[in-house]
Amino acid sequence: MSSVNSSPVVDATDARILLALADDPRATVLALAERLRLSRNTVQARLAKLDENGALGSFERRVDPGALGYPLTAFVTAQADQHRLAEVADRLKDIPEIVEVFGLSGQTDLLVRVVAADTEDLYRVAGKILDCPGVERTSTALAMRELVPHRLTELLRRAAEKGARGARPSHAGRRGRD
Amino acid sequence: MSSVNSSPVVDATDARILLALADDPRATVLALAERLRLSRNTVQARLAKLDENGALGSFERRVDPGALGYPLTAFVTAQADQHRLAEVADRLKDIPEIVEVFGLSGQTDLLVRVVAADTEDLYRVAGKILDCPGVERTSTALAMRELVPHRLTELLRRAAEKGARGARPSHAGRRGRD
DNA sequence: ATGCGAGTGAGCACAATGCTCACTTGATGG
DNA sequence: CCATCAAGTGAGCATTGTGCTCACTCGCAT
Repeated sequence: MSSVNSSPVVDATDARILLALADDPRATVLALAERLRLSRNTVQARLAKLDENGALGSFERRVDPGALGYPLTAFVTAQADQHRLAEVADRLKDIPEIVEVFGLSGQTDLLVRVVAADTEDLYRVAGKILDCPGVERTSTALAMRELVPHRLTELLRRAAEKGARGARPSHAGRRGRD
Repeated sequence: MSSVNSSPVVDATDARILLALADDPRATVLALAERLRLSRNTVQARLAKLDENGALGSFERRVDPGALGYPLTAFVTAQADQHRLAEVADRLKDIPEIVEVFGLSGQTDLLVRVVAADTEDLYRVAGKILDCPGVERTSTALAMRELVPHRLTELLRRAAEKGARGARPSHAGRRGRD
């Protein structure tokens, strides 16, 4: 089954829906259907399945930390006792300004994404990280500029075009009467 | 004007709305109002202002790259000719797998967040980054584990509690008749 | 005291939702 | 070859939600 691709959970049609939604987050299902030349029913079903599958993350992702009063973003890389990574992660969870933490391969064990109200705040948070038992060394880098703002659009576009071979089946629908 | 706090764009009430929305992204304005004991009118106005202000980011933020067929995340740090940073950023924009790029303070000039279908894919993308004129050195670290998944909840909670001093004004509304 | 900004319940026309239906279509497979 | 199946489609319908405007009431600053 399947041919070249694994099962991406999100097929070309889903991608088109997501793309349209990215363009206008507040669009109604009806509007999307119209825009994509799909039936309202289809869009509704797709969307339902989409967030059942967890393809749609939480809503907080859309909140801008800057608007919340934390205009600064920094990345703190940390080396830690690898036997205690879970323990460290647990402690980091308790620091609200920590927005995301990854366990990395390579020299650096942890990448910690931090937001802060100002540089003093940042300094304080950096200190807290270093204070976590198991953390051996940290290095803080301030995000000066968001050179490429977070985007999945390019990927979505690619996924959308994968099945859109110019062909538009356009079958079905018209039953007997007209 | 203002007193202790700067203007956070998002006040306690806004934060509560956002929080409720984070808990249930598909909640209707009506449901939110009921849940927060606010009038539908208020919630609607707040939300409208919220995304006018740009406090709400794009929708694509909510799409999971994994579901799109890119289960791997990696962070590529790069050193580059600082005079050509803009140029480099421009080239990076053309690589779809690049999801986010920050200009950093410190030894490392660039932090590039990459998603990939598999390790080979990742290798290819890393190569592309290194090939950008102006990029001098790169170092790739695979994100092995998301120790703390992206969250703003803690910050939102803090913002929400800032003004929620147990007091519930509950004023207004009841005009003459009842 | 007065005006302003923000919140509130009410009301209303219109649109969207959630759902089911009968139907078609393209693949799958007996 | 015909049956079945998953997915799509337009239609219809009752229920909800939306977008909007009102008149009004607070708290606050002028």
